Amino acid sequence: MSEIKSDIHFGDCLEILATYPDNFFDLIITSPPYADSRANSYGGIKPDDYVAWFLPRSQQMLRVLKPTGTFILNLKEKVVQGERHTYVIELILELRKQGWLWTEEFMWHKKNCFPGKWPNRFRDAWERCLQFNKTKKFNMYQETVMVPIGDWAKKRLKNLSETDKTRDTSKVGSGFGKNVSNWLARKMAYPTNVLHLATETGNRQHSAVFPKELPTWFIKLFTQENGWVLDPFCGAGTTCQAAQRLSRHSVGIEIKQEYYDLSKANLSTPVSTTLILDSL
Amino acid sequence: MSEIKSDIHFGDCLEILATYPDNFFDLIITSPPYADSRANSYGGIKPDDYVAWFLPRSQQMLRVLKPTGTFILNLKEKVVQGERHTYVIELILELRKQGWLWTEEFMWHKKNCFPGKWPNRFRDAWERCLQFNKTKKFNMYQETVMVPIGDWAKKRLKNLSETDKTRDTSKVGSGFGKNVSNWLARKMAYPTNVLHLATETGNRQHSAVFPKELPTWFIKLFTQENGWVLDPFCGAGTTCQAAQRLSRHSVGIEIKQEYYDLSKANLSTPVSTTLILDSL
DNA sequence: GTTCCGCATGAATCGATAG
DNA sequence: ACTATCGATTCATGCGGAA
Repeated sequence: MSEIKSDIHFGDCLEILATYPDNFFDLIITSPPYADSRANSYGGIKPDDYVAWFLPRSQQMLRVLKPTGTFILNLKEKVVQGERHTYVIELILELRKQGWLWTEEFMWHKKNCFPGKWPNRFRDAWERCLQFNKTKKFNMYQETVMVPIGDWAKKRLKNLSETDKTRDTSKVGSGFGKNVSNWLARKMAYPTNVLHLATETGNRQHSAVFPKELPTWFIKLFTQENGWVLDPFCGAGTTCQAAQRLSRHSVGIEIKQEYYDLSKANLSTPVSTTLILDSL
Repeated sequence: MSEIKSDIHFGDCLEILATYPDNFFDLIITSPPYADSRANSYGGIKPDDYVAWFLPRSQQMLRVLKPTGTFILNLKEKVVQGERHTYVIELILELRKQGWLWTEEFMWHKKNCFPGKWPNRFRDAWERCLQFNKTKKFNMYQETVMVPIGDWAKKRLKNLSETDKTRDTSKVGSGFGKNVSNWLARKMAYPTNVLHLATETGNRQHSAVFPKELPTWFIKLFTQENGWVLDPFCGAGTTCQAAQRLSRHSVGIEIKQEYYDLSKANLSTPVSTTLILDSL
């Protein structure tokens, strides 16, 4: 087994990425600093400035991503003066102009979203996971993220209805036998574009972590072992940890000293034996 | 109890709405024809033409909505040449220019989404329910849509609902009902902006009914009894049925003869006694 | 009257084939 | 070349009939 590399860089991804060659990464997955009026956290990008701040960085990402690679952008617009701000949807339009294909929008349903009550809105329990690609021929390994089929199948698969037969065999039974055996053997189903994951509440050192399952799911879906994963805003290093556990090389970039230190520390943690399970 | 009005109009909402006064409706909720779908029945608006087609109609909606009212737009972009088309997010930007406030985006998680398998994407299991307002001071009655805490409680509530229906007709078990409401009050929480609902598959007469629970939820949340609800693309009349059951006046508009007839027929169905429960 | 079970169908998408 | 049609693929739900 070859050694898995996990590099964390300290600095702005705009400059760090310039040192990487074209067409290098298989997957870029990141949860960038959300637009925020607070000046402390990440330089505090204002909502109105967000798109202009992001575009030069996504330009570098476009360059270093392989033609078969995928870019997953986890993002959610903030409420500004009672409205959802439009910087996220404006960013989608601008990224397309930059050359990205907006392939899909996955939905992360946060099962345990932040508590609270407001007179004019409910708790926000979902975030966007925008999928962008360089070409239409990107790699996708769907079998790696299949989920157990619902209980309904036990009853359903006992007998095949006439509809199933006619639907499956528009050409008179020739392909029918094969389909039947496939159905009967099936215990797993392909997932949808909605992910049900709880946020991780334990980590108080970094406020914007996504749960490890999120990068894990996308890494399995869009890369193979020994592939290269990039998180240009890696925060506490969750993406790199997930990549390491799945035997993917990874590069993380973080501009804040304390998160950079945290990422380095987290990656030095010995790889647990759950590796075998995760790579199922 | 005053009489509830439920009017269905036959024609294009662009023209029908012109006959209504300013600031008339408390809620506009609709699922307009999606781009290119139902091409046979609606003329199939091309994705690239969708925004231009929609804007004059939303202009009328803006006029007839009360300042305290809400507009809920159920919509989802389709895939065009391997990409999610941008007409929905472009529509959001244009609606804001028209004067609408983009207050919130609710997520409808479709528990039973359309099956299928493709090499480059998974099944689409969610749709947008975009909330727009004329002013920041809109009416919202959050207590009407509180939900039981946890899945175990949801099942209990469903069972209790059946019990309550029986009690209402047979006039027995009043003490039990009292205990039930007390128990419920302690177990209820405010919902999030994610709705988990299955589509209705049984209706053969209209291809695109949203589940009755969807308009019901928003009608309870944004109107009170005797308020006025509008669905400018009412299809099979689901919204008007829901409004009627909740004792709200409603106006539905439908351009297709067979759906118009269907709406009229559906509304003539006697109101069930579950009204008391729904207005809980 | 319950519970169980069979079954049709739904805002879909891709790739190949035909005009 | 570019558009239009068609077949193949697939899963969860509610309804109605049966046990």
